[in-house]
Amino acid sequence: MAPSTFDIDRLIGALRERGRRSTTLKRAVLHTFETGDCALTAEEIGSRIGFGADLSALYRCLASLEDAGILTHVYLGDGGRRYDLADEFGGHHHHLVCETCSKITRLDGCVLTRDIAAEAATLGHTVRILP
Amino acid sequence: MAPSTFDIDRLIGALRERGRRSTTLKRAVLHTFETGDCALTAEEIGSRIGFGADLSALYRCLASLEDAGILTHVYLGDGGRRYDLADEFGGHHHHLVCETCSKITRLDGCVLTRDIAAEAATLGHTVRILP
DNA sequence: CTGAGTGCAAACAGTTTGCATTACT
DNA sequence: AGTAATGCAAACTGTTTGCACTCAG
Repeated sequence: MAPSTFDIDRLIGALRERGRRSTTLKRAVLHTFETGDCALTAEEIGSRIGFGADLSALYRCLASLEDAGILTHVYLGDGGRRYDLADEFGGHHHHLVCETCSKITRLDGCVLTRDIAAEAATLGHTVRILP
Repeated sequence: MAPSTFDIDRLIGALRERGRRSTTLKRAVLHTFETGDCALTAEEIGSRIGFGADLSALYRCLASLEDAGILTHVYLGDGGRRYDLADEFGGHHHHLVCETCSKITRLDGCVLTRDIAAEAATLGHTVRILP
């Protein structure tokens, strides 16, 4: 499970604080991460939700949650966008993808030797996440 | 420029050794990396090539070069697949993507604290590259 | 000469957009 | 009540596939 224990109320609180509405779809999406699973595609989230959530609505919902800083997304080499709880809520982590079976394993903590953000700054650029 | 100096003949040699044919399109694609630029999309490669290379042929060409171990690809957070010379030919490196201007900067050498391959092995998985 | 490679057209998958409707606050 | 969010249909983008033709070995 995630380092910071999953707390749906905290997520919904954050949602409201950030001027978003708490809807059935959003709550369902957030519940999807309750298991501690990470890096889910829109399609995976949709099918876990169960009730036939429309994908376009789901994408907009995910975008809204991302925009509010509750979710982030990563690309893990299969070209598909995958969603995760933002560090603040799910803990900072990276992903290991098996080359043969594609299984995604969560690597808690940081995995970088260099302070990339600092390195970027000297170049006049900014970085937020490097998953 | 890349750590291992760009050498088109070496690339073409490797191509032949690996049972692939040296065609106009393949040579043009390889020349694209001569400048030391990295992480190019198919579209970028196509437009640098100049003569109106058909994208589907280009994708097949890139796949063949990848298959032969001459190129690899990475996904850098915009969802698009980007091609690079394989480590053997272009040197091991990672990429820094500016959050605001999207500029890609090459980070030579490795950037990982942990021996992810070993870590993966203990889990029964394999990793080849983590760009 | 033979098959790998190419070009073209059409299919596909994932994501986005426009618009009318619903439902949080 | 007013507006963010949803559902549906249609558009778009990047990538893949089928098939006939070409060219490297």
